[in-house]
Amino acid sequence: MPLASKPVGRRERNKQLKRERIMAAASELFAERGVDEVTTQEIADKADIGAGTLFLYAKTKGELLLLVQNSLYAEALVQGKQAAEGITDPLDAVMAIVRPVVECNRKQVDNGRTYLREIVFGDPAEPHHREALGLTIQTEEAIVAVLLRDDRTAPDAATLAHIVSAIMFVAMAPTINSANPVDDVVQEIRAQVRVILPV
Amino acid sequence: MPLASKPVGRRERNKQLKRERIMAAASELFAERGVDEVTTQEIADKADIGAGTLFLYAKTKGELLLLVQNSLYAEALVQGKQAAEGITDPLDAVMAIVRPVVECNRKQVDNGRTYLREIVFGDPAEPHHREALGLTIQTEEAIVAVLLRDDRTAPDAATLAHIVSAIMFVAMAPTINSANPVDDVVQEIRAQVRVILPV
DNA sequence: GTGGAAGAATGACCGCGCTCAGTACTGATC
DNA sequence: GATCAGTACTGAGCGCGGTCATTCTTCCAC
Repeated sequence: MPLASKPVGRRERNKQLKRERIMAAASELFAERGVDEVTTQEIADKADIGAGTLFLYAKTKGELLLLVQNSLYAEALVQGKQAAEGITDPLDAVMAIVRPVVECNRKQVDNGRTYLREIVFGDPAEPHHREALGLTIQTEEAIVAVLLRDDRTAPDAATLAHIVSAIMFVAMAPTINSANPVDDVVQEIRAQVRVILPV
Repeated sequence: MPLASKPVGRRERNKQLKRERIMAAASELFAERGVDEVTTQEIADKADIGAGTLFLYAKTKGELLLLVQNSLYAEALVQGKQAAEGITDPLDAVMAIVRPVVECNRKQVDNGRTYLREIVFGDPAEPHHREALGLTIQTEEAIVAVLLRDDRTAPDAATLAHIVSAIMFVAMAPTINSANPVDDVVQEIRAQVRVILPV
């Protein structure tokens, strides 16, 4: 047996395994049937744990969704940042960041919308929520980076980025827009962003 | 007995009375203790109707809140429109419309935030929801009216007004901002609106 | 090994919003 | 009045997310 550099006992290992099983179970069930059509009991069963145990790992069902969706969002963000690098026009560059986020959010509309709801109305003290907030901040920072290239937008870059966030939210979240395809949503956002960037 | 121009029977009258009792009961209880701390059972009891009857008059608890808050919102909107009339500076005029809405929304923070959540994520087919959407549209129209006075903002007035809506929502709704006093929220909105109005 | 403190897991249970099969009421028709 | 179709009302009950007293597990001290 190699030197045990860390005191990782059975206990810690089991917890980690459970965490993974929960994540996997929730991830699959949510993707298959949507967050509203899945009960926490089903998730617990699929993860092979008791109903109450689930809530030791995520305080609410919403937190569970945040856990799952955060990783998708993180990927989309990386993708968007890369895409924006090669684009000089500010509007196009901003939209290069926006598009993957919208796409990822619309992969399963109900989950995406519930995710947004959870971010805005959930408990910011919860760990997965904090992570989600971190991602939105990073998104705004990516937009700021783009805007800073341009002297005209530079002074208000942070404020503008925050406004873009708001525009995105109100384009994606409402029930009224839930049937809109990705391209329509992106177009709606673009039309608004265009207006707030100086000519 | 004066001529009975309308066939208003006991039935119709009773329904109307119940509607009023429900509205009054929900209104009081929500204002006193906040929507989350009131059960539908309590509202039904206070309105002196069966628990199930309540849902013949409002399909969900959320609809009940919309019913109550809509009338407050409507008042705030009228007030804001009037205030904006006497103000020439576009930014100040827009903010004159915004402020009463924020004030009314913050009268009871939890109710206000839940109201916003319901507007965005609720069922737009429900009658009280439609009314709420109508009010947000009217708010945007009031802002449009202000922007149309200025030739520089006129072409994009509708889009700009929609963006102001989004800014307002993201300033008022998030849990993170729920402790902010009215003035802070208004200031936060102003700072953003300032940036999107041409200089 | 043995004892026992600390922590993790459990599932019966609770309170909630909401439903629906059954009941009561209304008012038109004779 | 009596009959009856249509409508409104009711409250027991359901399914859900979430809790908590209890049980089980780990691991350290000796």
